[in-house]
Amino acid sequence: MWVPDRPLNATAASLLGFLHAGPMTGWDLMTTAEVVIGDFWSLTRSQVYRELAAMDRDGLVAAGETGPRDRRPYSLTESGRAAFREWIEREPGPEQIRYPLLLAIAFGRHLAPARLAAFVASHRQVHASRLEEYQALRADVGDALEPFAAATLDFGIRYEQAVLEWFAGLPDLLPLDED
Amino acid sequence: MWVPDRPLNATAASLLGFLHAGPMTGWDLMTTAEVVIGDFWSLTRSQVYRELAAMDRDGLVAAGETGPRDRRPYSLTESGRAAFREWIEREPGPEQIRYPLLLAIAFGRHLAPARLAAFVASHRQVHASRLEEYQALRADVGDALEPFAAATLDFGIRYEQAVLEWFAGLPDLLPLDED
DNA sequence: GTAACCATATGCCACTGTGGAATGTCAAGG
DNA sequence: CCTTGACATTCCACAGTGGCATATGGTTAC
Repeated sequence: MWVPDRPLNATAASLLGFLHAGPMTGWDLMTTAEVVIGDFWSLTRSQVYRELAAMDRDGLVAAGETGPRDRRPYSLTESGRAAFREWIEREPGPEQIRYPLLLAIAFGRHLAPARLAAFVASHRQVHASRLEEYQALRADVGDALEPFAAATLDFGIRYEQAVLEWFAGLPDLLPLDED
Repeated sequence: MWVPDRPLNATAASLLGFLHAGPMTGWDLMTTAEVVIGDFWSLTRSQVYRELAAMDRDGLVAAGETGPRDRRPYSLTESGRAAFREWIEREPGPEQIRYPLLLAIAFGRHLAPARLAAFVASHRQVHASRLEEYQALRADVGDALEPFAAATLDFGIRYEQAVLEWFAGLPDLLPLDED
């Protein structure tokens, strides 16, 4: 049926995954992806449109008729389904973390303690908000959540909790103000 | 002194940071970076050499004489120091996480429970090893560590612990085998 | 009604990041 | 001497990012 010219990348494969629910435009896919996988899989509009165009060329998706506002719906083809099935069976690779705040800390001896403390405080605020948001989500719609969505949400909660605990312990490790 | 033609990216800035310790080659910088910031800031050889060439053109570093094995040491210039000082003062951006295993879980309804369980088990193993490694590092040389290095190490430990706790709770959330 | 405004929708570009392949050099051990 | 492996750089294609440009349909305010 479908011979993999080249292996599918995870971003493109995710788009195929979402298209199982029916035809969607790049815009729809972007907003869906942000909500569903955005917390652990970054993507950008440019990338989404680019991958859709490439998958269209490769026959994994098929562009429909352009609607209002240049809205162009893509639908999953049989090749697309096959490519997705192939991808989902592959061993998922290791996670990637890039945290600029940790860079600032690693090079912390070049920074005034108060400045570093300000960075830390600002980030702590962000993580506290995210934790609250996640917990509210679980409290509100947690029971209605598909178990897979509940599992990824739980990851987010545990991650944010760990980061906040780390923040709480930081003052014992670092000079963060002019004591 | 130095007017920023364009803002420095974090990877390039990190190389400047390491060069404060004295002239180093691309290879040296790569291995240093892997050890010191590799756990929260990914980089590749290609990128390191490319950034060094670019910073050389921009006068932020100066290439020395080529030694044995084409070893080319770069040293920090005054412009480079200034650019680094500028960079380190900037508010660090949000962290970036990309975790393919979470993608597999999010699309878990397309996977046989046993297959998903195998993915999970394999990743749990990786995280358990990393946690052990970090803890051994802290136990062995923890006291000798610069506080900034201790702080980033502590982040790694808390992160791995959180992930392992999440793994432990997963069977209650997901169908992971044919019960 | 229509003007102003905003959300929707796509595309382009330059730069950054990734991973593999190619190429060559020195050092050590058999 | 010869093989093997660590060292060292370069090139390339592709993936990912973020900003800018450019529309258009729908809503609101006047």
